[in-house]
Amino acid sequence: MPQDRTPDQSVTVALSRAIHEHKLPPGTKLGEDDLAEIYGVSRTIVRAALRTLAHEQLVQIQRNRGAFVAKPSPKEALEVFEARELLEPRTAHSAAIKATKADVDRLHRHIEREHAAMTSGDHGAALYLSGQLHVEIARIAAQDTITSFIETLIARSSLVVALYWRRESALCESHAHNSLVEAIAEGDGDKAEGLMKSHLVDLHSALDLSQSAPASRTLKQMLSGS
Amino acid sequence: MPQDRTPDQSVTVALSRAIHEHKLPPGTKLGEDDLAEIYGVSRTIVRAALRTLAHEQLVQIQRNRGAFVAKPSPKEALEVFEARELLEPRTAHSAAIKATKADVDRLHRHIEREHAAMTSGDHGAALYLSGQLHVEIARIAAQDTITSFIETLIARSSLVVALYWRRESALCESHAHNSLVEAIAEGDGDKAEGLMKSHLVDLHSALDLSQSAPASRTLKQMLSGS
DNA sequence: GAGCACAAGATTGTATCCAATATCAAGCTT
DNA sequence: AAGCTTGATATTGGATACAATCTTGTGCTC
Repeated sequence: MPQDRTPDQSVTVALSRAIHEHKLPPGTKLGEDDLAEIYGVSRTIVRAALRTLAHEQLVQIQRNRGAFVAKPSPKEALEVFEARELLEPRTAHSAAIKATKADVDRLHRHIEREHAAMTSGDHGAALYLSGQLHVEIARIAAQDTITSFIETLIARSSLVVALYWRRESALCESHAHNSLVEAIAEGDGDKAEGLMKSHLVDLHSALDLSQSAPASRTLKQMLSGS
Repeated sequence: MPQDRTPDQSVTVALSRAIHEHKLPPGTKLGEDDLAEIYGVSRTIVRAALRTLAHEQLVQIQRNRGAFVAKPSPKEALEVFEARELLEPRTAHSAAIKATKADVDRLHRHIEREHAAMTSGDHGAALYLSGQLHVEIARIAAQDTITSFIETLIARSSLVVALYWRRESALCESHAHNSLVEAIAEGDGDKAEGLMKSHLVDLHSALDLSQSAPASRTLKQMLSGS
């Protein structure tokens, strides 16, 4: 477990990351004893982590039955993207106005890491980084309240994509991310806002929300394999 | 404790309400043993409730030191209202389009209860109901994801008001709420949106975010007195 | 073979215990 | 009187034990 995080935070981060990378598909049962063994902690810690993830809506806890990776309905999927379309364009606008050279450099490096993961075949990491770029942009806007909402929405988006994504290509096209970062680098708020809006509408259009969803595998395999 | 809620949910709701009604001012220490005794549950339940409230940002947990009613900084206060100004107008617009007669009746009755509380001198209840009207409007819009964000923002707003409110009058003027509900009753989305925007700008303007904040009293007094 | 009932085992919910950390009070020094 | 140190006490963090609930497997009946 990494530095100065409490035990439950470490488990939370690990599980969140695994969900984000589609190592734990929607519907996966998250048994307390299993996780306690896998992470080498007591059930107390696991329960705290699961509760946190439930509050973030990545996990659904059913009383007396256990915790499962959340499985957003088509309605929920739609809502998540609607909420993103309401929050992210203005946030990108604000980020463009506020970005420093260091911020832009960081975004460029982030995109490089995303591409590297994609070309090396690490789809899980690419997926995670793809979503995190949106979070990084929100952080530049320096509005923590809205950023925390965006973080939640990005995380839930990874579940939505796992269930409803209809395209063969990667989640976010590199072209879209590049253009966005360019607009931010130019300090062009309106352009960044417009590009973010188009990007989200594009993502939204790649979802097939006219269906439902599949089953699961054992916990240990999913948390170790890559 | 009321019906079919788990023990920790009951404690969560009770504390949330108390915070909302300013019975527990920002900065109040929420000791686990104290709360366990007051609510007649074990520390396990209290800890779960406090964690939930921490996730909702009504409570701040400091490791090894305890839980305290959150005390938003001026920056956080500003952020909360900015986020509301981004989310609530469009939500009011949507609510106006979607509202049924039953919805409108419910809003009218809500306003009546708010007035009744105010005239009977039950300021805490009036305060709570004032904020909840915004939540009710969001519920009519039937977008659960955004509604949950608004719920969080309304709850945090009560903390902000406790710390930074500059006006002598009630939180939300009855005139503003009446107009809003009328626009919703008329199904006029643009009007509802405009009124909500003005209302929020008005609320925002009544905050003095150029200062900081006071101290506290014992837990039992605050949770029983009215 | 299908369906039902029951018991055993697994898992979750909660309480209690123990360890770790912080706070407070008392005593001492300057 | 103010400041520092030390020890006692209070409180929080985490583990473990026990109770409650659910799931699964076995045996019986039709």
